[in-house]
Amino acid sequence: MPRTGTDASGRLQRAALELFAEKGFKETTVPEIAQRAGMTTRSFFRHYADKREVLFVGDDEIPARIAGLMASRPPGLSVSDLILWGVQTIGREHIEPQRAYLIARRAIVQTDPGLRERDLRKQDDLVETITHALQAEGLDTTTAIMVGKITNAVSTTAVESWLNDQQERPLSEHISNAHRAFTRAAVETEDPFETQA
Amino acid sequence: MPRTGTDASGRLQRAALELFAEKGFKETTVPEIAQRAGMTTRSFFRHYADKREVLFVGDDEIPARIAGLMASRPPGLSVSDLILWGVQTIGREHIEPQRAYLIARRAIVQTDPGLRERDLRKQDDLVETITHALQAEGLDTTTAIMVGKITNAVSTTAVESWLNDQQERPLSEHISNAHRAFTRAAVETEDPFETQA
DNA sequence: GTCTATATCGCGATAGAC
DNA sequence: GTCTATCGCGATATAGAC
Repeated sequence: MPRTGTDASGRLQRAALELFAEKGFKETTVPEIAQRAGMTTRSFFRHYADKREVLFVGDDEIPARIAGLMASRPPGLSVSDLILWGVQTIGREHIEPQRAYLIARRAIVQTDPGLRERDLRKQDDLVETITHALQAEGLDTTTAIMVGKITNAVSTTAVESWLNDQQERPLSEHISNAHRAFTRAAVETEDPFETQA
Repeated sequence: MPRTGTDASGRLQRAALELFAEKGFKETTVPEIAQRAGMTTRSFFRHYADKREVLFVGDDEIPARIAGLMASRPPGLSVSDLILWGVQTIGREHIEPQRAYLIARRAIVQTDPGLRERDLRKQDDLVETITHALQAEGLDTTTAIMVGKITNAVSTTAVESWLNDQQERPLSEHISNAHRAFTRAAVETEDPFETQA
């Protein structure tokens, strides 16, 4: 074991988070992060593929969870209800407990275009995971892709409004709202602008 | 005037596209691209912010077009019909004429995670443009965001299946299919898996 | 256009852990 | 004694400063 103690990845992550918050993502160098975590630059890259990756840990559990979700879903759900149930489940288990961290991370991500790109790719990786899970259950390709993307749309819209919510209403409420917005977008037949001033 | 001829950006873009196809994105260096286009490395970065950006030109017209779209839309459209009409219009004007280029680009983008990230950010920039346009017309935030994301989902799903279509059916057909998949995901009440073996 | 910071990665040597 | 994590050195390319 390293003489600097254990949990090298965790120490790197905390050091990075601190430094990014203190002096900004771009202004923080990898050697600085490594030094604060008590190791060398080279070791940083053994734990994280690049400087951005250190901000996106823990998201790896979700893909694994999604496969299992399909197996444990309530029987008889429609596609729309499956989306709602899936997002609520992941939200409860993996997102709701992380509010503080997600707020801190989002503040940093928003300051750097490269971080936004990485964030979007992580989301899209999830979309692909969902799509493949649905295809494995026999859904046709186009439907599976569309449901994957819609699930992500509902999820990200809900999380965004949840993180912004001053009143700190539960995530589940924001998910219901986002899901309702999706449903309405599909079924509402009125011109949404006609009653405008 | 550059002694190497005009259209420096275009020559860089073509040189890059060739080299990426010949030897791969990662294996191609910026100096190589610049040299093939008959200029210096420094000049490359004057035209493109980074090496990836050279693959995403021409997409800049679409955001500008979107603002105008809202003004010229047929009256009385529901949200769902507005999405369909918008994607069909952009598809006809900006996507359909580019099939060959988009196929070539996609082949390269798929080989590199960094390019995929850039691609996703460009898509998300469009989502934000759409969202802002809808908000400017008076739509509430959550609906505007959701419609922006759904529009992107319909568009990307359609383009993807269009680029893969061996029979080369028109893009409009794929857009209709994707839009129908979206609608069904919202309204279908049956368990989509219950008839499976 | 030249010069430079620094992200990123390959390689060989090393040092505790088991 | 392996085995894995770390170290330390060096090389290259992107990207930006002057």
